[in-house]
Amino acid sequence: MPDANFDSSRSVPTPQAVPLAAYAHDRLRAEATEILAATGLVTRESVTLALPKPSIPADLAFPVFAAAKAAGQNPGDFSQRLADAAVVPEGMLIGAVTAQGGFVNFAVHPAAFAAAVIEEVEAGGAAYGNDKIVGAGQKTVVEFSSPNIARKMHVGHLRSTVIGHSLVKILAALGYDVISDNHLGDWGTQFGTLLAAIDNDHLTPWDDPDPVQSLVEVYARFNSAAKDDPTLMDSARAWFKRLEDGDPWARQTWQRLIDLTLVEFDKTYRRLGVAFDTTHGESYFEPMLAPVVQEALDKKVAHIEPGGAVVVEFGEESRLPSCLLRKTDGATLYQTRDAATCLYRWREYAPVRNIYVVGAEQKLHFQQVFEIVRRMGYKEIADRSIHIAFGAIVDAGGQRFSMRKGTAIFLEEVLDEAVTRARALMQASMAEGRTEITPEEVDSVSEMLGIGAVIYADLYQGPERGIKFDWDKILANEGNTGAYLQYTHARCRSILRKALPAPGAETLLLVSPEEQAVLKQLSRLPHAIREAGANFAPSTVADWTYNLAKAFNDFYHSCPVLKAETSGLREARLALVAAVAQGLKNGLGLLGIGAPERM
RNA sequence: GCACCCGUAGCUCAGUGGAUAGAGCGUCUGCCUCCGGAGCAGAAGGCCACUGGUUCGAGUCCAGUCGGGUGCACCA
Repeated sequence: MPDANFDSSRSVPTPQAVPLAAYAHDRLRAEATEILAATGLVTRESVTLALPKPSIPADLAFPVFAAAKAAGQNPGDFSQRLADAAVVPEGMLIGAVTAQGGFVNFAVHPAAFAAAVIEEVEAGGAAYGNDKIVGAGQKTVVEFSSPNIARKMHVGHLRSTVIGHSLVKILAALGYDVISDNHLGDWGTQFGTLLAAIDNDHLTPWDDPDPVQSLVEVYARFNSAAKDDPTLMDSARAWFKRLEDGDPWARQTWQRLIDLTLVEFDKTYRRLGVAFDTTHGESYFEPMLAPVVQEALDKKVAHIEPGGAVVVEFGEESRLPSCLLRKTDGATLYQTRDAATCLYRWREYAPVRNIYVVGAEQKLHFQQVFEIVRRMGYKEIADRSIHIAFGAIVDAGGQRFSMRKGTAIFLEEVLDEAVTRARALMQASMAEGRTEITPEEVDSVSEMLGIGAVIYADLYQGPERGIKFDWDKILANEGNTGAYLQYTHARCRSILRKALPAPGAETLLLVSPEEQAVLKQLSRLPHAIREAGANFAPSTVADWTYNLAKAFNDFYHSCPVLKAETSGLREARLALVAAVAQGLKNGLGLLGIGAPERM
């Protein structure tokens, strides 16, 4: 079943036991396993550890149910026997072992843990949380954003762009050699439409003040006219065929459309901090299309129908509807181009993962493409190809935004509005003297905040659900929002401007519940990044970052830093603040969001 | 009709077989003589759509039902 293959490829094997980049979090797990195994009551292999819920006063837990059953004892007794038999040697990060119900609970040694976590955040710096062992330099392709030439990016492109961008960063943090590719929609019948309109009406959109806007309007006009006059679509198809056949005017005009659109896209990408390693639009694969169709025919994956169309039938058992690789008029389709793209990447990179960040409405399309590639004999790349499908952005009434109907909200509009709101808020803070922001910074910081709000509003939740577009929600600045995280970072930096932590602080003094809560959250960044990479889920990192900010703000309100009770504690807390600032910056960075010094 | 996604607090969402299901928004109550109030603390709010099954244990896995969405060859 293609579905089974598709889904199984979604989880990347995670490294066994403790990777070489062993963080305090990893050492805790290793220690717990050793302590349990040393009792002689359970084997190392039978130990699986879980993170207890926050309400449980423990840092790591071993649910004994399965082991107790194997030993023929009831879980409560067995966990007690394990806890009684457990010996915690000196110098461990684990401080105590207790039994509670069917669980053996491990608590950290607060002082040792504090010193270890602060030390590794300081040592890691911007790379804290990374684990290059996981990816070990293996190639991974991430295709994302992929807007269409002669269109404006709208809110739909936002999702692909920010999810893809974050995935690239997360996978790179895990040591993968990532190739980010912008698969531009620069080919297809839509260009026939534009060429037909430009030719018919002798248009010169490149001379207009907003050329892309003109093209969008031309396209919309043509489509509505085509409803009354079906011959218009025929002329569009004919023009696309001419483009494919290399007609000089068609080619030249097409290239102009690409160039003037890319100027606009680049502005948006710069604002979002997004860059690509390759921008292989669909046209790039054009020379590979005929050979792919031929290969599919040779391998009996596809056949020619009487009219001349090339068809792939998947058969009853696969339950996939059949699709075309070549139209009756000889032109190719989306499936043809994506099959060629997939094979190109296999030959060029042989990646361990070939990831497509594309809307959920194209799920069937990718299943078909991957299955075609598999049947052509390229099982490896088919198995390694993954469609990260995200839900559509819809309006308040649940309707999808449509370029053709003119209801689309353009991405630039959203970013501008977000930046405007951020600036207004900051100016209010300035008027009330609640910020240390300087007038010179207002522009750059309001840009960082506005863009951050938009990115975070998308990434804080998983991709599968759709998003109801709501200005107030996307641009919110209280609670679980980008602004909250950025504010917390600015707050840390504000303290650090007043006093820098001296080296050699006695970080083992950080044993209060609030301090320990911050340290525990800090220690879990490596875990969060690995999980995000294994599940292709930036929201895991977003969630970690939010919880770090929350833990820090709680600490901030309970524990004075600059006016701590003793100078030793003051130094230790300064070190903690510096570590939190680093952690927030790293987490935000993985999401593609900037961390401001002041706001 | 077939396939896929979603269904958890009034709303928006976390929760990858483990303990008393968690956040944010909104509502109500407190906290600026103190490192930035875009903050903190507290309260109220749940038949995790429904019915069965697997399991020591199910919001989580399986089957079915009901709701919402998406897709199903000459667009992309």
